[in-house]
Amino acid sequence: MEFKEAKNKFVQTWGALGSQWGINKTMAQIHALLMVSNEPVSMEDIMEELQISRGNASMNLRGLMDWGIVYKEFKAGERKEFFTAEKDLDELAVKISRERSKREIKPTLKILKEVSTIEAKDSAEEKHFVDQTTKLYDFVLKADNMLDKITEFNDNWLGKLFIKMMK
Amino acid sequence: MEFKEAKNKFVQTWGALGSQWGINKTMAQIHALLMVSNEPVSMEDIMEELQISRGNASMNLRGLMDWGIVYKEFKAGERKEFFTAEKDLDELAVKISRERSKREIKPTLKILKEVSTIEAKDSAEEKHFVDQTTKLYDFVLKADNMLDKITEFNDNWLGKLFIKMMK
DNA sequence: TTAAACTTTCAAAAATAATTGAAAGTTTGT
DNA sequence: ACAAACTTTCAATTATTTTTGAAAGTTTAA
Repeated sequence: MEFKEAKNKFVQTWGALGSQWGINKTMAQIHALLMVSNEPVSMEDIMEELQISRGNASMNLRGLMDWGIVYKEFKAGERKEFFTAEKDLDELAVKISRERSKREIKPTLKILKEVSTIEAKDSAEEKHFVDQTTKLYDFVLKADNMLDKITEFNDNWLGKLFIKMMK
Repeated sequence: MEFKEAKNKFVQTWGALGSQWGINKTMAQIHALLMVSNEPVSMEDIMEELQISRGNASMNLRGLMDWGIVYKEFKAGERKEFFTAEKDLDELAVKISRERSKREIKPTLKILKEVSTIEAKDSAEEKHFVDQTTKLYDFVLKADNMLDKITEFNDNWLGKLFIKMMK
């Protein structure tokens, strides 16, 4: 396999994976492209490589920057903007974890708290509901706290998590 | 908040969350409904509660069974089928992890292996590509192995993971 | 201050995904 | 073997999401 083919395959694969995780295909593809580029890429180049419109590129780049995993760069003497991706994978994982926690897990916990604390009356049905949503709340909370812990460290985080938890 | 309202809120929330994770809304809603039901639910009841068509219910139930997190049940004397969800949350997490690994991570690893082992010539661009995709491969592999480990156990898995890894 | 070079926005269009419902399929009891 | 009771399938429809492209906005240099 030659370079161009490999790069394309990687970008396509990463894009397809993105869809399965609720991230739109183009956004994931742009991210993939930037991840494997050794130098900052202009919007023009992104449009060209992925065959997408200017508006599309602009919006998805903004999305990636909101996630904190793509940065704007400026080149001396150049007026246009360039973009780079976070390339450190531990850092990438940390950013994604933090953001998903903030956007999805925290709001879900809030709702779970609400619904699990209703007055449970006497019916088995209602008791089961309260019981199950309470368990769910505890489970999600535990999982989220673990993510928090993980993101406190940067490399070899599992090892360090160990130590932290043994205290 | 009264029971019916709480139940509805939970089902809606779980459904919305599903979309963000690449699972379709109805599938997540059915799952939510079954999770908090203390007894098996018929297709008829699911259709009624979620206001969806028979075809929709049928297809999404099948999807949930493919994930291994919803089961068919038969009631004595009843011709029709009933459904229940896996309610043990550790077990649920294990099932989802295994399935995502099989469906998404393993195929991705295969591609990452392929693209990271191209002949890297001498350009900095190609070298960076190989370097970055190799790191990605290692990272994803490590993450997947961790999931594997986690799924070997059933409850208190984090504690047991500890023990296993200390050996 | 003007205009060139660039980016963002957003309504409309296109693409994709989910849903319906009725016909076809299956199973069970008589 | 029949038919009642149920489930599955899938082409057509509907809903949702993504993409486009041109107008509006912004920044910089002269």
